[in-house]
Amino acid sequence: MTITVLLVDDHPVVRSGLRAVLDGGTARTGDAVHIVGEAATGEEAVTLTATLRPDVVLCDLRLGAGIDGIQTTAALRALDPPPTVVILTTFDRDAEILGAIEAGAAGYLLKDAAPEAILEGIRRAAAGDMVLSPGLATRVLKGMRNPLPKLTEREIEVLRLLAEGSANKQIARTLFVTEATVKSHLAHIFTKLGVDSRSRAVHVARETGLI
Amino acid sequence: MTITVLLVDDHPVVRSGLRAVLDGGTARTGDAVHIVGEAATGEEAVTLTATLRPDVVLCDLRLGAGIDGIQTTAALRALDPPPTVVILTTFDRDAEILGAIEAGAAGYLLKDAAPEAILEGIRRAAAGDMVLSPGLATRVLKGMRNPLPKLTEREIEVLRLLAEGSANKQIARTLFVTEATVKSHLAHIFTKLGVDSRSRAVHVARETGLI
DNA sequence: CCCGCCATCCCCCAAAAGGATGACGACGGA
DNA sequence: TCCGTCGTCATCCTTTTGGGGGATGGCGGG
Repeated sequence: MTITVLLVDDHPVVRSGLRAVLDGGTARTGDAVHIVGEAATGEEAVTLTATLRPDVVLCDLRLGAGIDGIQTTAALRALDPPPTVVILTTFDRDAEILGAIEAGAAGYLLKDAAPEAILEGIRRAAAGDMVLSPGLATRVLKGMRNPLPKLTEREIEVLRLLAEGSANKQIARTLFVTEATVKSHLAHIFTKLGVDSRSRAVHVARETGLI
Repeated sequence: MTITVLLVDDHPVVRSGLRAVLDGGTARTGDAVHIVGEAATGEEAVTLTATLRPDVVLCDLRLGAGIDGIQTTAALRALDPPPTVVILTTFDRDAEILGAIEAGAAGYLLKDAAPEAILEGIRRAAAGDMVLSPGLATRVLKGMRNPLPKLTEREIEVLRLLAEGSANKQIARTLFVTEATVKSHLAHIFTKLGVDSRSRAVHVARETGLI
């Protein structure tokens, strides 16, 4: 059996590297991996997947301009039949990992993994397994226990302005509401995040990848 | 003429990619590039450079654990004879670019560049030119006009705690000083950064890569 | 139709943060 | 030695934030 793979990464260098690492990788053990195409953007990934029908799409999360890896994953999983999507990225922020999994990714690998680990991850994902880089698994489980608080859209909007260092008055002007409303949103944000100051709120929001 | 290159990147995949892109790259025009070694950490880069004596060291900025790309650059330039150092990274934060240049890097390329651009950058750097990814040049010039304000060590320390969302009282306790001292540091930080609130200070500090 | 969530707004009050200004010792370079 | 910078601390005063309430209208699900 040979597994067909589509590479999605906005960096030509990384695509070459994956090609070198995977395509030659007809290891003694396990199925052979054959790269059938490359995409530099999420949009390109979707159209190529529709025509090439790869078994696995290996997708970066950060894709420069255009839709990101999570949106791409969702779009790919909406195809019929949906390919197996494996995320391969440098970052390991909780919100992104959870987001990718919710969007239907079957795996989440880190780029600093050894080539064999990536190869093995693709094989396992193609076989129907759920595959996570070591260390991420426990994080995901913890994330399940302490689910990220759900902020409303408005609250996220306020949070973003907060992260830019805007004062309440400034936020109010930007959103065309009164300062009282902003303070109300902030109070909700604080309780949801379990903090008691704007700075700390921004900090945990950054940490969890909420913004 | 053939240019010898040492690759420094903590990601095996990226090293493979660069090897594929550069080593085969005996283009019709210009010198051939020959990769003589690879290093996964800054420390390894320094020892390998001492023995392999490459013409050019192509170095990532983020190197996982251990010393970062800027420190590595400085260490490399302290060797005799110093190699030409070219930074190749995904990030383009002002402080890092300026820092790399100050540390003695001859070039700063972005990973999303086309393979030929990277190849050409290495050739130009080896020839003694200063090479910057398009777009970065203007940024650097702007950075020269608006130099990053110099914060003292203590101020940076306060800034870090600020970024974690600590209150003045908390910062004071952490640094074993009074709150008055903290406020004094903050006032200095604010004027140097040209802001008027802790949140905004954190924001510009993050933007400029000050922290 | 009622209930819960959301966004909006209001008041009061205590705490924190910020601005202005000044001072003092240590240290290092001119 | 004198001057500048740094780190330390202080006081006074104003503004901003955060916490405690509560109130309104809209909108969607049971």
